[in-house]
Amino acid sequence: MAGIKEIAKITGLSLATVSRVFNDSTLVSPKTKEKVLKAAQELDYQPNIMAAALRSGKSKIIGVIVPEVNNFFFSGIINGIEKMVSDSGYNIIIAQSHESQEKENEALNSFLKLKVEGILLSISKETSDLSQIQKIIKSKLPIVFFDRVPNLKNINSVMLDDYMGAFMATNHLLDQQCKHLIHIVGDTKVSIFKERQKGFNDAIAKRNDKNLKGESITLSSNLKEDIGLIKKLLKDKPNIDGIFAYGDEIGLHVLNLLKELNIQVPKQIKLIGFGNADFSNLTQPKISTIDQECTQMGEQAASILLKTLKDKSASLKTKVLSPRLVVRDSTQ
Amino acid sequence: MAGIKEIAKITGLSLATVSRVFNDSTLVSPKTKEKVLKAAQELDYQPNIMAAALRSGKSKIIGVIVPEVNNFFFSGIINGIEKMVSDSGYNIIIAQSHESQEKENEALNSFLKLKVEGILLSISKETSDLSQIQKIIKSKLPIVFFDRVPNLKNINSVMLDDYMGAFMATNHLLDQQCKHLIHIVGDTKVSIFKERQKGFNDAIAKRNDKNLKGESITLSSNLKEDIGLIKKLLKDKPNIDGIFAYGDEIGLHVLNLLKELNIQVPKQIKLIGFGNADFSNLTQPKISTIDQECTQMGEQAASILLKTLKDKSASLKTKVLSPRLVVRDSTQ
DNA sequence: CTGAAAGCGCTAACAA
DNA sequence: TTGTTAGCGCTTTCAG
Repeated sequence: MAGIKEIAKITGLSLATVSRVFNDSTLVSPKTKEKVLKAAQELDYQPNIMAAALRSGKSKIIGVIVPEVNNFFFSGIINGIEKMVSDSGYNIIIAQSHESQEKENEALNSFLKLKVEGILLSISKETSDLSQIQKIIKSKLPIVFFDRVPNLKNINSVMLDDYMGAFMATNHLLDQQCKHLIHIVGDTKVSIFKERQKGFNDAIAKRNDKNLKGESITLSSNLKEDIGLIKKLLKDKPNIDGIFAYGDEIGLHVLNLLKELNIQVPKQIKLIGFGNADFSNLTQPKISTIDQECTQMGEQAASILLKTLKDKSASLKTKVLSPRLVVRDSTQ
Repeated sequence: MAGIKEIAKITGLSLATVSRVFNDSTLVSPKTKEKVLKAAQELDYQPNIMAAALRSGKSKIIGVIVPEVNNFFFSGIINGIEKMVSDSGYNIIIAQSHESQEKENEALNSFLKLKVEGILLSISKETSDLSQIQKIIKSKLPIVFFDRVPNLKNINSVMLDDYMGAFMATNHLLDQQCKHLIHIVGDTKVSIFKERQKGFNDAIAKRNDKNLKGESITLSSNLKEDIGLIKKLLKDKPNIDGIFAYGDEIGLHVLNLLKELNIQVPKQIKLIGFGNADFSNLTQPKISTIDQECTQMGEQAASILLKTLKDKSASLKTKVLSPRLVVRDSTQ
């Protein structure tokens, strides 16, 4: 592997000058620059990030942790991050927590060992002990949280307005003349699901209509049991005419259940999900949903991080993105 | 950030001894080891991989490139890789090519700059110029290809037996009494799709039955047009009673199309996909498919790489995994 | 605009 | 079993 040294030798320049060429330093004459670049080309020179990182304290690496990579939402975010970071000279490395606190901490640790310059993190469902995260914050290593944001003051974060999303979804059902709504609630230990719960309740309350009924059903963590619970609920309460599912996947399961029960969607029951997953557009009927603007979220998070990286004293930023109602066949 | 130096100072030991403790060298007395470990704990010491990498020439990083991370198959592979690598001391970094030769090369380049010790690569659909890859092979940097393997001799690779998968899928349709089969063909520039094509043809040929008909339809790259093409085909040839789609996603589109045309699945037409995507189990009817053993593939690829990393002179390995027929509602 | 030289944090001979 | 020391490839003062 050719290094800066060989280039120096060939061109008859010093290490310093050669180094400067690759660091866009303006303190180099065009002629020398050209000479160096040419030599670099010939030798197929690849700068050694490790060495540069060691010396300069800047690894040019950004670490990203998501719960799961095989997820429409998170991979959309990753794409947004990639897009934003691509021309900045930074490399990104991706790790998955698989919704486990332990794996999340492991990933954070290996980021620290790799001396990443900044971290983008969406915390796992399981994460309750924030000590590791607080340590990182204290160490001044720039970190931006997205979507799943820990309950801490003074952090950089990008979130979806989940309250608003649930509010919009519920409102949409009400606009479609639904009178008896069910909200299938996600794990309320996670703040975003709590927000959606509030949005659902408030949307109904705001109508101030005694004829409207809104109920919530909390699931176990076992899918089969959950489907059983929902099935029972639907049988017990035949007046249900609108369902707001906390996610598209559970929405799809509900859709299948409704078909099994010979309940017509949207005629008898209208169904709306959350997330705008890719498959929600492939079902029959296509499922109405709330789009989470994932690419934008990734871009924003990365953008805040890059700004902080440029100017460490940049103020902390919290960005709240607005969701978007996507009306499809299942509600009209 | 505390370093090895501070630990040496506190414990009164030399740098070398402290270093040895973290490298599992047995040349350290238990007492000193304990002392060092304790000090490390107190100082919250994180070894600096960069420095170690620079000195030892071993970055402890493995680079993984997949076409797309938001894909059931590839994320399954990533999980397999993570599993296999987790206790080896290596870190993995993931990059996406988004099916672009250019991005693939960019990723490869940043891997080289990061001095990864090994590469796991599934080449993009677009990749035709193999010079970059050949350069890497020549440089002796260990690389293992998986699933999408370039047409080169003397490489490490893990593949699915795509021929066999297609053969099994087609055979299954024939076993279900289908007489007029259609194969919706993937981009035959990619070798795996060519293999599936062969498997389809051979399965029919082997029956040696004049009453059997097998046709292939090659798609454009535009989904809407493609659906139109398939629609036309179905109308032109009402005797079609079995469809083998090269992937589950296109299979789902076909399923929706068939519903639109009021053709019953599996009664009138039996449909089988390829890939065992998560959603193929969520449709109605559930789609029969071929499982690609993605986790296993990731494990195998990582395992070959780790072996090569341990023993650079290890012989080149090619592993072919057997696919698995998954029979669901759409074919019975 | 260019060069000399120190040193980032760690590992690996070699010596003791 | 431990210590001494050189140096991985690069950046960055400081001095020309």
